Amino acid sequence: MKSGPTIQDIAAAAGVSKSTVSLVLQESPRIKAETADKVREAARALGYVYNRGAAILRGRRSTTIGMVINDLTNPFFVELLVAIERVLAQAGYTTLMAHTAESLETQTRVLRSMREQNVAGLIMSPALGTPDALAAEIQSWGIPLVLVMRPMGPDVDTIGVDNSYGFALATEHLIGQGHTRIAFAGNRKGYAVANQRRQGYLSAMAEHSLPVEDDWIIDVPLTPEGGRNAVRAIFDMKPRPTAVVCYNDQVAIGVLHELDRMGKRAGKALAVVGCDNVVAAEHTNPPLTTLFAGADKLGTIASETLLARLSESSEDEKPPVQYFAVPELVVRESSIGAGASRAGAA
DNA sequence: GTTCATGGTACACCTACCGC
DNA sequence: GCGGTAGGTGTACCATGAAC
Repeated sequence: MKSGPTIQDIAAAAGVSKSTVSLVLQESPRIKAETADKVREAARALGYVYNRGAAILRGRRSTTIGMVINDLTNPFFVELLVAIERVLAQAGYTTLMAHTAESLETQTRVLRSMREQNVAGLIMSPALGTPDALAAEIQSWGIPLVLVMRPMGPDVDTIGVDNSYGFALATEHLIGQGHTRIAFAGNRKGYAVANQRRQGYLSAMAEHSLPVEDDWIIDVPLTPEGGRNAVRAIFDMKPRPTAVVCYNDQVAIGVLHELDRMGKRAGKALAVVGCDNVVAAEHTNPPLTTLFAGADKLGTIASETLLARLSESSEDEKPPVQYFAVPELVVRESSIGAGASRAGAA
């Protein structure tokens, strides 16, 4: 297979050495404009395309960053990725993205592939059930790692959200609307983020001396289908909760769809609060009350943290960054309406 | 098992020129 | 003649697969 033109070809066509071509391509001020123009014209005429692999070969330094994300069907992560890609691109890095769909097996495979690709660093939102030991293993590869959204202990750079505070805030809002029977639709067991979100909900209920029935904590998939399941479960309860705090906007949007299908309206039949403030949240019917932590800001901070790690030497290594954004509640129609007194029907 | 080829970079080095 | 600077050149080097 014939490969494309190289800097050797350009050098021959322009009548200079390949070193000069390389300097021109790097826009070095050492080459005078007339020579540089001649080289650029030769490159254009030959249809030259920069060979990044060869550059990495000599430089021993990759300019590719791996991004391993657990759920790309969640718009929050798409917003996060856009921000990460933007910051890394500005710093001269390209990104290699992989989606694990919450599968540990897929995650293992893509991490091996990223390592084979010689990525310079990794930004990762681990799949559910990822053991904390994985972070140490990745770090032992000599690759800087920044976790987003899902912490794995204090020894790893982590950019996330104060989930406990956020879910307490969401629950407080519903209590302020007069609700006393409030359900939680999310992941019941196991993982740090799920525990924090559930704990925030429970702490706010406890703060107001409100009891929590065991079946009010509804274990559903973190998807719109999960939200639909949660509504069916809630309307089977007697007496039923009058409000629900959802693990994320995906679940909350499923709740709104199912209420709509049943001919009921969120805010009136059931107050609904989500989390993430995805773009769609303000366009649902009714618009969704949700927690906002700023995917764009979190992505920017994660990228900047990784870039800082890539530029520091082993002597001046800084302690792990642990940044947890304090979310705000964006109140929309889905959580305000007739309130608890009417919605608390059997 | 050894040698070679790959494509771009890094760096030591060279030449020409200028001012003093 | 010397030192400084601009504008370049030559070549070792990188990892790895193919060829010998």
